[in-house]
Amino acid sequence: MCHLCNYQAMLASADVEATENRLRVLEVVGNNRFPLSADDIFKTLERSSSINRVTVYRILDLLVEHGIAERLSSGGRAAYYGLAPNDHHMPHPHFYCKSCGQMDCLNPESLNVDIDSLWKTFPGRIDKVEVRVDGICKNCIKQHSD
Amino acid sequence: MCHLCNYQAMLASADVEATENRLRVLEVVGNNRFPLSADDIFKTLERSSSINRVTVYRILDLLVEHGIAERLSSGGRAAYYGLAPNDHHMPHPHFYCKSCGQMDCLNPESLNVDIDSLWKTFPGRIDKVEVRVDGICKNCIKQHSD
DNA sequence: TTCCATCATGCAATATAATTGCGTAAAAGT
DNA sequence: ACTTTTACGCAATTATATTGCATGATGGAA
Repeated sequence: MCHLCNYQAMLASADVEATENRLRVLEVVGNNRFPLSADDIFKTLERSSSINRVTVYRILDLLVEHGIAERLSSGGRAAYYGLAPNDHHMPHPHFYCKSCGQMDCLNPESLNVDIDSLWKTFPGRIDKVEVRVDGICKNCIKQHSD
Repeated sequence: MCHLCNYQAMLASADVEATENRLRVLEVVGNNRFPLSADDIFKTLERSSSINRVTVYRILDLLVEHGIAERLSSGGRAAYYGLAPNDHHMPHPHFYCKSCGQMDCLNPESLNVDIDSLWKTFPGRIDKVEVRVDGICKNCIKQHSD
């Protein structure tokens, strides 16, 4: 578990009541090293105890709305979820392996994006900037060459 | 139409036979100022003469595979399609308005992304870097305030 | 405590986007 | 002319996500 994250507190400070299910979803999202799909999260939760898939979707929507979680588009069909950027989680780009479908986090510094000029000149409202690198991860490259 | 693009030639140089349908799809994609969803493309084509939705999907897949078109993930569910970067089309970020669902092209310079260091150090294969800005476009902001 | 209101959840149905299987017709090669 | 390959259409199916409605839990007011 991320020792810097207190999930109870995160929910509280976002004014979201901390139900059992919400905590469970948030823990799965937050404790994972890389973003997960709704299905990943559902399957993980189901193992420990029953939950409805729709509940997972609804909780993920709620967490995203309240800025606790972040929804990331992948190169594939499903959305992926991770903790939203906050004091100890810098915004960072992601890598999507189109072979195994795994999404990975890249270092915040690995890819330098300068958004300042856009922020100043853009005539609409900017909510977020998403940077995704697509390709094949080293594991999949290895397997293909075996 | 983009006067620099010869769609026949683009297909030929990618070794894709230029059928009527492929040309029609590519024209719609290429002549548009901003990326379109498969559904947008289908509806546009249907107006002029009949085509099957599946054919549109298949042609889009083909164009993407052959590097003629580019598939962009949006903040929503559907993928969007534009011309792939080439000699007269620099890679550039996009803006997705979560209110009207329109995807817009931003200037290549509007957002400076430095991928060189990642390219050098990343242990897998990198195919593309996608940068998407999400928010609300100026038109939608205006309407909401009316 | 009892009543009421609010809200979280489950379940079934539905929506949306994309894909697959299969048949046919057109095109290309022999 | 015959065969092979390819493009396309249509129907069915899959994957992902959302909606509507019912129920049960929770918390406050009387």
